Amino acid sequence: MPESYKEDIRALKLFAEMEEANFDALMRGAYVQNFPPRIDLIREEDRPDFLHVVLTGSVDLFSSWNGRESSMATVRPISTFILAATINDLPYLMSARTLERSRIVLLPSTDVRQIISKDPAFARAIVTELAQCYRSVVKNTKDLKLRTSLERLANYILRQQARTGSTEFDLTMEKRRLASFLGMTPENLSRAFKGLEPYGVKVSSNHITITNPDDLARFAKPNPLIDDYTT
Amino acid sequence: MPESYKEDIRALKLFAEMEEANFDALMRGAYVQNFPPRIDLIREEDRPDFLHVVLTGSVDLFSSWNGRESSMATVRPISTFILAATINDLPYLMSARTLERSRIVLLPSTDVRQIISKDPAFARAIVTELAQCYRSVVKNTKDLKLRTSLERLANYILRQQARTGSTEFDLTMEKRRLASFLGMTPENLSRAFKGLEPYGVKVSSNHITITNPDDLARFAKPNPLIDDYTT
DNA sequence: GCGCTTGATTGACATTTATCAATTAGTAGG
DNA sequence: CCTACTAATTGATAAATGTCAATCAAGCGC
Repeated sequence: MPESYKEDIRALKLFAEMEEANFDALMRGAYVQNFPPRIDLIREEDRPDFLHVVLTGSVDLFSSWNGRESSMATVRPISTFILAATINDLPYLMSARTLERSRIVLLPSTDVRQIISKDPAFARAIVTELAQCYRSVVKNTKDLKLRTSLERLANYILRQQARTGSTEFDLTMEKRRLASFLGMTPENLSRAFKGLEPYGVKVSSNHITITNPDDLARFAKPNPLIDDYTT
Repeated sequence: MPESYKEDIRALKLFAEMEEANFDALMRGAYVQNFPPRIDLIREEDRPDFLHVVLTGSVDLFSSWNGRESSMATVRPISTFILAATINDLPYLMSARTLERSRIVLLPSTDVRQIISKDPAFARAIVTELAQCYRSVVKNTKDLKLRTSLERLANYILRQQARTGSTEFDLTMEKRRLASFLGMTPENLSRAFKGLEPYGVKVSSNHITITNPDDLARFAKPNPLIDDYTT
Protein backbone atom coordinates (compact mmCIF):
# COMPACT_ATOMS: atom_id res chain seq x y z
CA MET A 1 0.00 0.00 0.00
CA PRO A 2 1.35 3.45 -0.93
CA GLU A 3 2.99 5.33 1.91
CA SER A 4 0.76 8.39 1.50
CA TYR A 5 -2.38 6.36 2.17
CA LYS A 6 -0.82 5.06 5.35
CA GLU A 7 -0.19 8.59 6.49
CA ASP A 8 -3.80 9.54 5.77
CA ILE A 9 -5.00 6.65 7.88
CA ARG A 10 -2.48 7.29 10.62
CA ALA A 11 -3.82 10.85 10.83
CA LEU A 12 -7.22 9.58 11.92
CA LYS A 13 -7.80 9.91 15.65
CA LEU A 14 -8.63 6.21 15.69
CA PHE A 15 -5.12 5.23 14.57
CA ALA A 16 -3.05 8.20 15.68
CA GLU A 17 -2.03 7.00 19.12
CA MET A 18 -1.41 3.30 18.60
CA GLU A 19 2.05 1.82 18.65
CA GLU A 20 4.06 2.02 15.47
CA ALA A 21 4.61 -1.72 15.33
CA ASN A 22 0.91 -2.44 15.67
CA PHE A 23 -0.01 0.13 13.08
CA ASP A 24 2.49 -1.38 10.68
CA ALA A 25 1.12 -4.84 11.34
CA LEU A 26 -2.37 -3.58 10.60
CA MET A 27 -1.19 -1.95 7.38
CA ARG A 28 0.59 -5.07 6.21
CA GLY A 29 -2.68 -6.94 6.02
CA ALA A 30 -4.49 -3.99 4.44
CA TYR A 31 -5.22 -3.36 0.86
CA VAL A 32 -6.62 -0.49 -1.15
CA GLN A 33 -9.32 -0.71 -3.75
CA ASN A 34 -10.88 1.78 -6.11
CA PHE A 35 -14.57 1.41 -6.74
CA PRO A 36 -16.78 2.95 -9.39
CA PRO A 37 -20.04 4.67 -8.32
CA ARG A 38 -22.99 2.63 -7.09
CA ILE A 39 -21.08 -0.47 -6.24
CA ASP A 40 -22.24 -2.58 -3.32
CA LEU A 41 -19.43 -2.86 -0.81
CA ILE A 42 -21.11 -4.82 1.94
CA ARG A 43 -24.52 -6.30 2.47
CA GLU A 44 -26.27 -6.39 5.80
CA GLU A 45 -26.26 -9.88 7.24
CA ASP A 46 -22.75 -10.56 5.90
CA ARG A 47 -19.86 -11.29 8.20
CA PRO A 48 -17.57 -8.35 8.90
CA ASP A 49 -14.37 -9.55 7.25
CA PHE A 50 -12.94 -6.07 6.96
CA LEU A 51 -12.98 -2.71 8.64
CA HIS A 52 -13.41 -0.18 5.85
CA VAL A 53 -11.73 3.21 5.63
CA VAL A 54 -12.93 5.73 3.06
CA LEU A 55 -9.98 7.66 1.63
CA THR A 56 -11.76 9.47 -1.19
CA GLY A 57 -15.32 9.56 -2.54
CA SER A 58 -18.33 8.75 -0.38
CA VAL A 59 -20.33 5.78 0.80
CA ASP A 60 -24.01 5.34 1.58
CA LEU A 61 -24.99 3.20 4.54
CA PHE A 62 -28.51 1.89 4.18
CA SER A 63 -30.83 -0.76 5.52
CA SER A 64 -33.62 -2.82 4.06
CA TRP A 65 -36.61 -4.66 5.38
CA ASN A 66 -39.57 -6.16 3.63
CA GLY A 67 -38.79 -4.52 0.32
CA ARG A 68 -38.34 -1.09 1.88
CA GLU A 69 -35.05 0.69 2.10
CA SER A 70 -33.76 3.57 4.17
CA SER A 71 -30.57 5.56 4.00
CA MET A 72 -28.96 5.61 7.44
CA ALA A 73 -25.81 7.69 6.97
CA THR A 74 -23.21 8.92 4.54
CA VAL A 75 -19.55 8.19 5.17
CA ARG A 76 -17.13 10.79 3.88
CA PRO A 77 -13.31 10.88 3.87
CA ILE A 78 -11.48 10.20 5.93
CA SER A 79 -13.35 7.90 8.23
CA THR A 80 -14.17 4.31 8.97
CA PHE A 81 -17.20 2.08 8.76
CA ILE A 82 -18.53 -0.22 10.15
CA LEU A 83 -16.62 -0.47 13.36
CA ALA A 84 -19.13 -2.04 15.73
CA ALA A 85 -19.78 -5.14 13.62
CA THR A 86 -16.06 -5.66 13.16
CA ILE A 87 -15.32 -5.40 16.85
CA ASN A 88 -17.96 -7.78 18.08
CA ASP A 89 -17.61 -10.06 15.06
CA LEU A 90 -21.33 -9.95 14.37
CA PRO A 91 -23.21 -9.52 11.08
CA TYR A 92 -23.44 -6.05 9.55
CA LEU A 93 -26.67 -4.25 10.37
CA MET A 94 -26.36 -1.99 7.35
CA SER A 95 -25.39 -2.32 3.73
CA ALA A 96 -22.93 0.00 2.04
CA ARG A 97 -22.54 1.20 -1.51
CA THR A 98 -20.33 3.80 -3.11
CA LEU A 99 -22.06 7.00 -4.14
CA GLU A 100 -19.26 8.13 -6.40
CA ARG A 101 -15.88 6.81 -7.45
CA SER A 102 -14.19 5.98 -4.13
CA ARG A 103 -10.90 4.75 -2.81
CA ILE A 104 -11.33 2.44 0.15
CA VAL A 105 -8.90 0.67 2.43
CA LEU A 106 -9.81 -2.75 3.78
CA LEU A 107 -8.37 -3.83 7.10
CA PRO A 108 -8.89 -7.49 8.05
CA SER A 109 -11.23 -7.65 11.05
CA THR A 110 -9.24 -10.33 12.80
CA ASP A 111 -6.18 -8.05 12.77
CA VAL A 112 -8.21 -5.18 14.17
CA ARG A 113 -9.62 -7.30 16.99
CA GLN A 114 -6.25 -8.76 17.79
CA ILE A 115 -4.60 -5.38 18.03
CA ILE A 116 -7.39 -3.94 20.17
CA SER A 117 -6.53 -6.59 22.71
CA LYS A 118 -2.82 -5.86 22.82
CA ASP A 119 -2.60 -2.12 22.18
CA PRO A 120 -4.14 -0.08 25.02
CA ALA A 121 -3.85 3.21 23.12
CA PHE A 122 -5.75 1.73 20.20
CA ALA A 123 -8.37 0.29 22.54
CA ARG A 124 -8.75 3.71 24.15
CA ALA A 125 -9.21 5.34 20.74
CA ILE A 126 -11.79 2.74 19.76
CA VAL A 127 -13.68 3.45 22.98
CA THR A 128 -13.83 7.14 22.19
CA GLU A 129 -14.82 6.56 18.58
CA LEU A 130 -17.57 4.07 19.48
CA ALA A 131 -18.96 6.32 22.18
CA GLN A 132 -19.18 9.09 19.62
CA CYS A 133 -20.86 6.84 17.06
CA TYR A 134 -23.33 5.76 19.69
CA ARG A 135 -24.17 9.32 20.57
CA SER A 136 -24.69 10.19 16.91
CA VAL A 137 -27.23 7.43 16.49
CA VAL A 138 -29.03 8.47 19.67
CA LYS A 139 -29.25 12.03 18.36
CA ASN A 140 -30.64 10.71 15.12
CA THR A 141 -33.26 8.71 17.02
CA LYS A 142 -34.30 11.81 18.94
CA ASP A 143 -34.58 13.71 15.68
CA LEU A 144 -36.86 10.99 14.30
CA LYS A 145 -39.04 10.55 17.35
CA LEU A 146 -39.42 14.10 18.56
CA ARG A 147 -39.77 16.03 15.32
CA THR A 148 -42.05 16.13 12.32
CA SER A 149 -40.53 15.78 8.87
CA LEU A 150 -40.78 19.54 8.30
CA GLU A 151 -38.86 20.18 11.51
CA ARG A 152 -36.26 17.59 10.58
CA LEU A 153 -35.69 19.26 7.24
CA ALA A 154 -35.49 22.72 8.81
CA ASN A 155 -32.87 21.53 11.26
CA TYR A 156 -30.99 19.68 8.54
CA ILE A 157 -30.75 22.93 6.60
CA LEU A 158 -29.49 24.75 9.68
CA ARG A 159 -26.86 22.06 10.22
CA GLN A 160 -25.68 22.53 6.66
CA GLN A 161 -25.53 26.26 7.29
CA ALA A 162 -23.36 25.60 10.35
CA ARG A 163 -21.16 23.16 8.46
CA THR A 164 -20.52 25.41 5.48
CA GLY A 165 -20.56 28.61 7.50
CA SER A 166 -22.81 30.18 4.91
CA THR A 167 -26.50 30.88 4.38
CA GLU A 168 -26.09 29.62 0.85
CA PHE A 169 -24.92 26.17 -0.12
CA ASP A 170 -25.46 23.16 -2.36
CA LEU A 171 -27.04 19.98 -1.11
CA THR A 172 -24.41 17.30 -0.77
CA MET A 173 -26.66 14.50 -1.89
CA GLU A 174 -29.53 13.72 -4.20
CA LYS A 175 -32.88 14.83 -2.86
CA ARG A 176 -34.26 11.31 -2.98
CA ARG A 177 -31.48 10.18 -0.70
CA LEU A 178 -31.89 13.16 1.57
CA ALA A 179 -35.56 12.28 1.82
CA SER A 180 -34.71 8.72 2.78
CA PHE A 181 -32.11 9.89 5.27
CA LEU A 182 -34.64 12.23 6.88
CA GLY A 183 -37.24 9.46 6.99
CA MET A 184 -39.69 10.67 4.37
CA THR A 185 -40.61 10.16 0.74
CA PRO A 186 -39.15 12.29 -2.07
CA GLU A 187 -42.60 13.75 -2.71
CA ASN A 188 -42.91 14.74 0.89
CA LEU A 189 -39.46 16.33 0.85
CA SER A 190 -40.41 18.34 -2.20
CA ARG A 191 -43.42 19.69 -0.37
CA ALA A 192 -41.46 20.22 2.82
CA PHE A 193 -39.08 22.54 0.97
CA LYS A 194 -42.13 24.50 -0.12
CA GLY A 195 -43.36 24.48 3.43
CA LEU A 196 -40.17 26.18 4.58
CA GLU A 197 -40.50 29.05 2.11
CA PRO A 198 -42.44 31.17 4.64
CA TYR A 199 -39.43 30.83 6.97
CA GLY A 200 -36.99 32.14 4.40
CA VAL A 201 -35.72 29.06 2.61
CA LYS A 202 -35.26 29.31 -1.15
CA VAL A 203 -34.56 26.21 -3.23
CA SER A 204 -33.41 26.17 -6.81
CA SER A 205 -32.37 22.75 -8.04
CA ASN A 206 -29.90 21.61 -5.38
CA HIS A 207 -28.91 25.10 -4.31
CA ILE A 208 -30.30 26.35 -1.01
CA THR A 209 -30.47 29.96 0.12
CA ILE A 210 -31.54 30.91 3.62
CA THR A 211 -32.88 34.42 3.31
CA ASN A 212 -33.98 34.66 6.92
CA PRO A 213 -31.87 32.49 9.25
CA ASP A 214 -33.53 33.83 12.40
CA ASP A 215 -37.00 32.98 11.22
CA LEU A 216 -35.87 29.53 10.23
CA ALA A 217 -34.18 28.97 13.58
CA ARG A 218 -37.26 30.15 15.44
CA PHE A 219 -39.25 27.50 13.62
CA ALA A 220 -36.61 24.74 13.72
CA LYS A 221 -35.56 25.22 17.35
CA PRO A 222 -32.18 23.54 16.85
CA ASN A 223 -30.76 21.85 19.91
CA PRO A 224 -27.13 20.84 20.46
CA LEU A 225 -28.27 17.58 22.06
CA ILE A 226 -29.77 16.61 18.71
CA ASP A 227 -28.08 18.68 16.05
CA ASP A 228 -24.51 19.14 17.15
CA TYR A 229 -22.71 16.13 15.73
CA THR A 230 -19.39 17.11 17.23
CA THR A 231 -20.32 16.50 20.86
CA MET B 1 -20.77 -0.44 50.13
CA PRO B 2 -22.02 -3.91 51.06
CA GLU B 3 -19.96 -6.80 49.77
CA SER B 4 -22.92 -8.46 48.05
CA TYR B 5 -23.52 -5.42 45.85
CA LYS B 6 -19.90 -5.50 44.80
CA GLU B 7 -20.29 -9.11 43.76
CA ASP B 8 -23.36 -8.27 41.71
CA ILE B 9 -21.45 -5.57 39.89
CA ARG B 10 -18.37 -7.70 39.46
CA ALA B 11 -20.57 -10.31 37.79
CA LEU B 12 -21.39 -7.90 34.96
CA LYS B 13 -19.41 -8.59 31.81
CA LEU B 14 -18.30 -4.98 31.88
CA PHE B 15 -16.49 -5.43 35.20
CA ALA B 16 -15.77 -9.16 35.24
CA GLU B 17 -12.34 -9.14 33.61
CA MET B 18 -10.71 -6.06 35.07
CA GLU B 19 -7.92 -6.25 37.60
CA GLU B 20 -8.87 -6.74 41.21
CA ALA B 21 -7.02 -3.64 42.35
CA ASN B 22 -8.74 -1.46 39.78
CA PHE B 23 -12.13 -2.88 40.59
CA ASP B 24 -11.54 -2.21 44.25
CA ALA B 25 -10.45 1.34 43.49
CA LEU B 26 -13.62 1.86 41.48
CA MET B 27 -15.75 0.48 44.32
CA ARG B 28 -14.08 2.67 46.92
CA GLY B 29 -15.41 5.77 45.20
CA ALA B 30 -18.81 4.22 44.61
CA TYR B 31 -21.91 4.63 46.64
CA VAL B 32 -25.32 3.05 46.65
CA GLN B 33 -28.60 4.88 46.80
CA ASN B 34 -32.18 3.77 47.05
CA PHE B 35 -34.70 5.81 45.13
CA PRO B 36 -38.48 5.87 45.31
CA PRO B 37 -40.51 5.57 42.08
CA ARG B 38 -40.61 8.43 39.58
CA ILE B 39 -37.51 10.18 40.79
CA ASP B 40 -35.39 12.04 38.27
CA LEU B 41 -31.88 10.64 38.34
CA ILE B 42 -30.24 12.61 35.60
CA ARG B 43 -31.32 15.30 33.21
CA GLU B 44 -30.16 15.57 29.64
CA GLU B 45 -27.69 18.39 29.23
CA ASP B 46 -26.14 17.70 32.62
CA ARG B 47 -22.56 16.70 33.02
CA PRO B 48 -21.95 12.97 33.50
CA ASP B 49 -20.58 12.94 37.02
CA PHE B 50 -21.40 9.28 37.57
CA LEU B 51 -21.76 6.06 35.72
CA HIS B 52 -24.96 4.49 37.02
CA VAL B 53 -25.56 0.81 37.68
CA VAL B 54 -29.08 -0.46 38.31
CA LEU B 55 -29.05 -3.18 40.95
CA THR B 56 -32.80 -3.51 41.50
CA GLY B 57 -35.88 -1.80 40.12
CA SER B 58 -35.95 -0.18 36.69
CA VAL B 59 -35.11 3.10 35.04
CA ASP B 60 -36.65 4.95 32.12
CA LEU B 61 -34.35 6.75 29.70
CA PHE B 62 -36.19 9.49 27.86
CA SER B 63 -35.56 12.60 25.82
CA SER B 64 -37.34 15.90 25.41
CA TRP B 65 -37.51 18.58 22.79
CA ASN B 66 -39.82 21.50 22.35
CA GLY B 67 -42.26 20.30 24.99
CA ARG B 68 -42.45 16.81 23.55
CA GLU B 69 -41.05 13.76 25.26
CA SER B 70 -40.13 10.29 24.10
CA SER B 71 -39.15 7.17 25.97
CA MET B 72 -35.92 5.83 24.51
CA ALA B 73 -35.20 2.71 26.58
CA THR B 74 -35.76 0.91 29.85
CA VAL B 75 -32.79 -0.14 31.95
CA ARG B 76 -33.27 -3.27 34.01
CA PRO B 77 -30.98 -4.99 36.53
CA ILE B 78 -28.21 -5.54 36.38
CA SER B 79 -26.83 -3.11 33.87
CA THR B 80 -25.29 0.30 33.45
CA PHE B 81 -26.32 3.61 31.95
CA ILE B 82 -25.22 5.97 30.47
CA LEU B 83 -21.81 4.80 29.47
CA ALA B 84 -21.09 6.87 26.37
CA ALA B 85 -21.54 10.26 28.02
CA THR B 86 -19.34 9.18 30.92
CA ILE B 87 -16.57 7.98 28.67
CA ASN B 88 -16.33 11.02 26.45
CA ASP B 89 -17.16 13.42 29.28
CA LEU B 90 -19.94 15.03 27.30
CA PRO B 91 -23.45 16.06 28.37
CA TYR B 92 -26.10 13.38 28.71
CA LEU B 93 -28.30 13.02 25.66
CA MET B 94 -31.09 11.43 27.67
CA SER B 95 -32.76 11.94 31.00
CA ALA B 96 -33.37 9.13 33.43
CA ARG B 97 -36.00 8.51 36.07
CA THR B 98 -36.85 5.55 38.22
CA LEU B 99 -39.97 3.65 37.26
CA GLU B 100 -40.24 1.86 40.57
CA ARG B 101 -38.30 1.73 43.80
CA SER B 102 -34.71 1.16 42.66
CA ARG B 103 -31.28 0.56 44.09
CA ILE B 104 -28.61 2.27 42.08
CA VAL B 105 -24.84 2.40 42.34
CA LEU B 106 -23.04 5.56 41.38
CA LEU B 107 -19.49 5.31 40.10
CA PRO B 108 -17.59 8.59 39.72
CA SER B 109 -16.96 9.24 36.01
CA THR B 110 -13.42 10.41 36.56
CA ASP B 111 -12.57 7.08 38.18
CA VAL B 112 -14.12 5.18 35.29
CA ARG B 113 -12.19 7.15 32.70
CA GLN B 114 -8.96 6.83 34.61
CA ILE B 115 -9.27 3.09 34.92
CA ILE B 116 -10.17 2.64 31.26
CA SER B 117 -6.81 4.16 30.47
CA LYS B 118 -4.81 1.89 32.71
CA ASP B 119 -6.71 -1.40 32.65
CA PRO B 120 -6.66 -3.03 29.21
CA ALA B 121 -9.15 -5.71 30.19
CA PHE B 122 -11.60 -3.05 31.31
CA ALA B 123 -11.04 -1.07 28.12
CA ARG B 124 -11.68 -4.20 26.09
CA ALA B 125 -14.93 -4.85 27.97
CA ILE B 126 -16.03 -1.27 27.43
CA VAL B 127 -15.35 -1.65 23.71
CA THR B 128 -17.57 -4.72 23.53
CA GLU B 129 -20.31 -3.10 25.58
CA LEU B 130 -20.32 0.11 23.57
CA ALA B 131 -20.35 -1.74 20.27
CA GLN B 132 -23.38 -3.64 21.51
CA CYS B 133 -25.14 -0.46 22.65
CA TYR B 134 -24.43 1.10 19.29
CA ARG B 135 -25.90 -1.86 17.46
CA SER B 136 -29.01 -1.74 19.63
CA VAL B 137 -29.66 1.87 18.72
CA VAL B 138 -29.10 1.16 15.04
CA LYS B 139 -31.64 -1.66 15.22
CA ASN B 140 -34.07 0.69 16.89
CA THR B 141 -33.57 3.26 14.13
CA LYS B 142 -34.26 0.61 11.50
CA ASP B 143 -37.42 -0.37 13.36
CA LEU B 144 -38.55 3.26 13.32
CA LYS B 145 -37.68 4.06 9.73
CA LEU B 146 -38.64 0.87 7.98
CA ARG B 147 -41.84 -0.10 9.79
CA THR B 148 -45.28 1.31 10.45
CA SER B 149 -46.45 1.58 14.02
CA LEU B 150 -48.61 -1.53 13.62
CA GLU B 151 -45.59 -3.48 12.42
CA ARG B 152 -43.49 -2.17 15.27
CA LEU B 153 -46.07 -3.30 17.79
CA ALA B 154 -46.39 -6.72 16.15
CA ASN B 155 -42.66 -7.23 16.32
CA TYR B 156 -42.51 -5.95 19.88
CA ILE B 157 -45.04 -8.58 20.87
CA LEU B 158 -43.01 -11.27 19.12
CA ARG B 159 -39.88 -10.12 20.93
CA GLN B 160 -41.71 -10.42 24.23
CA GLN B 161 -42.82 -13.90 23.21
CA ALA B 162 -39.19 -14.81 22.53
CA ARG B 163 -38.03 -13.25 25.80
CA THR B 164 -40.57 -14.99 27.98
CA GLY B 165 -40.63 -18.15 25.92
CA SER B 166 -44.40 -18.11 26.06
CA THR B 167 -47.32 -17.05 23.89
CA GLU B 168 -48.85 -15.50 26.96
CA PHE B 169 -47.28 -12.76 29.04
CA ASP B 170 -47.79 -9.49 30.87
CA LEU B 171 -46.57 -6.21 29.47
CA THR B 172 -43.55 -5.04 31.44
CA MET B 173 -44.49 -1.39 31.27
CA GLU B 174 -47.43 0.94 31.19
CA LYS B 175 -49.11 1.16 27.81
CA ARG B 176 -48.50 4.89 27.60
CA ARG B 177 -44.79 4.30 27.98
CA LEU B 178 -44.84 1.44 25.53
CA ALA B 179 -46.56 3.76 23.08
CA SER B 180 -43.87 6.38 23.56
CA PHE B 181 -41.13 3.79 23.25
CA LEU B 182 -42.61 2.52 19.99
CA GLY B 183 -42.95 6.07 18.69
CA MET B 184 -46.72 6.50 18.80
CA THR B 185 -49.45 8.00 20.91
CA PRO B 186 -51.33 6.00 23.55
CA GLU B 187 -54.51 6.32 21.47
CA ASN B 188 -52.75 4.91 18.47
CA LEU B 189 -51.36 2.03 20.51
CA SER B 190 -54.81 1.20 21.76
CA ARG B 191 -56.02 1.02 18.17
CA ALA B 192 -52.94 -0.87 17.06
CA PHE B 193 -53.72 -3.63 19.58
CA LYS B 194 -57.16 -3.85 18.00
CA GLY B 195 -55.54 -3.91 14.60
CA LEU B 196 -53.58 -7.01 15.56
CA GLU B 197 -56.64 -8.97 16.64
CA PRO B 198 -57.07 -10.45 13.14
CA TYR B 199 -53.55 -11.86 13.48
CA GLY B 200 -54.30 -13.63 16.71
CA VAL B 201 -53.38 -11.13 19.42
CA LYS B 202 -55.67 -10.90 22.43
CA VAL B 203 -55.29 -8.11 24.96
CA SER B 204 -56.91 -7.94 28.34
CA SER B 205 -55.61 -5.16 30.53
CA ASN B 206 -51.85 -5.68 30.41
CA HIS B 207 -52.03 -9.38 29.67
CA ILE B 208 -51.25 -10.46 26.11
CA THR B 209 -52.18 -13.77 24.55
CA ILE B 210 -50.93 -14.76 21.12
CA THR B 211 -53.48 -17.25 19.84
CA ASN B 212 -51.87 -17.61 16.43
CA PRO B 213 -48.11 -17.01 16.50
CA ASP B 214 -47.63 -18.03 12.86
CA ASP B 215 -50.19 -15.56 11.59
CA LEU B 216 -48.63 -12.83 13.67
CA ALA B 217 -45.14 -13.66 12.43
CA ARG B 218 -46.33 -13.69 8.84
CA PHE B 219 -47.60 -10.17 9.33
CA ALA B 220 -44.72 -8.89 11.46
CA LYS B 221 -41.88 -10.41 9.44
CA PRO B 222 -39.43 -10.29 12.33
CA ASN B 223 -35.79 -9.96 11.34
CA PRO B 224 -32.78 -10.74 13.53
CA LEU B 225 -31.00 -7.64 12.20
CA ILE B 226 -33.72 -5.54 13.80
CA ASP B 227 -35.33 -7.64 16.49
CA ASP B 228 -32.62 -9.79 17.99
CA TYR B 229 -31.16 -7.62 20.73
CA THR B 230 -28.57 -10.23 21.69
CA THR B 231 -26.48 -9.90 18.52
C1' DG C 1 -30.49 18.63 -32.39
C1' DC C 2 -33.08 14.31 -30.82
C1' DG C 3 -34.53 10.65 -28.08
C1' DC C 4 -33.58 8.36 -23.79
C1' DT C 5 -33.11 7.95 -18.99
C1' DT C 6 -33.44 9.49 -14.41
C1' DG C 7 -34.69 12.44 -10.79
C1' DA C 8 -37.81 16.12 -9.26
C1' DT C 9 -42.16 18.09 -8.96
C1' DT C 10 -47.14 18.37 -8.87
C1' DG C 11 -51.96 17.00 -8.24
C1' DA C 12 -55.36 13.85 -6.57
C1' DC C 13 -56.20 10.76 -3.36
C1' DA C 14 -55.53 7.14 0.40
C1' DT C 15 -53.57 5.84 4.57
C1' DT C 16 -51.49 6.58 8.77
C1' DT C 17 -51.07 8.98 12.73
C1' DA C 18 -52.14 12.67 15.96
C1' DT C 19 -55.32 15.53 18.52
C1' DC C 20 -59.18 16.63 21.28
C1' DA C 21 -62.95 15.48 24.05
C1' DA C 22 -65.63 12.28 26.43
C1' DT C 23 -66.12 8.11 28.73
C1' DT C 24 -64.71 3.98 31.11
C1' DA C 25 -61.82 1.22 34.13
C1' DG C 26 -58.78 0.48 37.62
C1' DT C 27 -56.61 1.78 41.91
C1' DA C 28 -55.14 4.10 46.14
C1' DG C 29 -56.63 6.71 50.11
C1' DG C 30 -59.81 8.16 53.30
C1' DC D 1 -67.87 2.05 50.53
C1' DC D 2 -66.94 6.43 48.28
C1' DT D 3 -63.93 9.76 46.21
C1' DA D 4 -60.26 11.22 43.53
C1' DC D 5 -56.84 10.31 40.56
C1' DT D 6 -54.67 8.27 36.68
C1' DA D 7 -54.50 5.39 32.75
C1' DA D 8 -56.88 3.39 28.98
C1' DT D 9 -60.24 3.42 25.58
C1' DT D 10 -63.38 5.26 22.13
C1' DG D 11 -65.30 8.40 18.70
C1' DA D 12 -64.89 12.33 15.81
C1' DT D 13 -61.92 14.96 13.39
C1' DA D 14 -57.64 17.02 11.69
C1' DA D 15 -53.00 16.84 10.28
C1' DA D 16 -49.13 14.49 8.51
C1' DT D 17 -47.39 11.44 5.44
C1' DG D 18 -47.48 8.10 1.72
C1' DT D 19 -48.97 6.40 -2.93
C1' DC D 20 -49.89 6.66 -7.66
C1' DA D 21 -49.84 8.81 -11.99
C1' DA D 22 -48.63 12.46 -14.86
C1' DT D 23 -45.57 15.96 -16.08
C1' DC D 24 -41.38 18.49 -16.10
C1' DA D 25 -36.40 19.21 -16.21
C1' DA D 26 -31.66 18.01 -16.65
C1' DG D 27 -28.04 15.28 -18.38
C1' DC D 28 -26.17 12.13 -21.79
C1' DG D 29 -25.09 9.52 -25.79
C1' DC D 30 -25.56 9.61 -30.51
